[in-house]
Amino acid sequence: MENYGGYFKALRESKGMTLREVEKRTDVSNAYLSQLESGKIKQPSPLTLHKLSETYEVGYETLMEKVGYPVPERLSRKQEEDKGSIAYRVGSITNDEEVELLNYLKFMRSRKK
Amino acid sequence: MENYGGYFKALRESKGMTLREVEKRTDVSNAYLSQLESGKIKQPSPLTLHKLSETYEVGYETLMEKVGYPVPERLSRKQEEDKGSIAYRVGSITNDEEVELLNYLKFMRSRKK
DNA sequence: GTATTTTGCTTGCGAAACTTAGCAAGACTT
DNA sequence: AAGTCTTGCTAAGTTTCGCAAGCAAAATAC
Repeated sequence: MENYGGYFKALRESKGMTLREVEKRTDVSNAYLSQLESGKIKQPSPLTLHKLSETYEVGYETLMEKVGYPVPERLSRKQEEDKGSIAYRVGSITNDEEVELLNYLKFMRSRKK
Repeated sequence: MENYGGYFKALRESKGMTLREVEKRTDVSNAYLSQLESGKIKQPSPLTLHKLSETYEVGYETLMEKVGYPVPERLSRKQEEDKGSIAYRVGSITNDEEVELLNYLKFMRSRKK
């Protein structure tokens, strides 16, 4: 949860890149990168982490976890299937509720022409 | 990318909760929740989204994507839809449709006693 | 050996997250 | 009807992100 500054620095140097090279690739300023590597930044935004994960070729989720953000739980097969349900979007619902919502959705769309 | 304020409001109301109830469960101030629901917040932090995903029982990744954060590749909702896992059940849902469904869900629940 | 470029870094600064304190309108008591 | 509690909201303040500008040391060029 702390001192991941050194981690980012090691990552960059392992690629043999300068701060300004990374800046060019990621559009993250060298000033900010320097602060990041010296531990002055608490939590870079997900977007920044995503850019860095690309140029350093590290997993996005790895970086998210490294800086202390919650990471999506590894889902079981059954849970993966659940992601196709309405409940994944609108919160847990009963079977009857889902059926009723699907019917209402159908109604909404037919009404919208 | 915009107007997810109404989405969060619909989510809360579908659960029949007040701002202060959510505050108690999530430790996110009611003031901030109010700003969030009225569209004055651009990108709530992942931690805040995670707390909300728990009390609203919605997928954490769903919220992350909703507010515009990058989402791990294989888990992207849009790709899932392309593979048909959602589409074959309900088709893709627009933001407005989602809010409308939540409002209808709220209505359904208030009606059932 | 000096001039120029490169590299990492620090210092303000604006923007945005998030809080505390408090207000006004509505709902519930008595 | 008056008083109290609830609910959503706003205003002001703190903190952090992330950038532009600039600086000194090191590297490179001349």
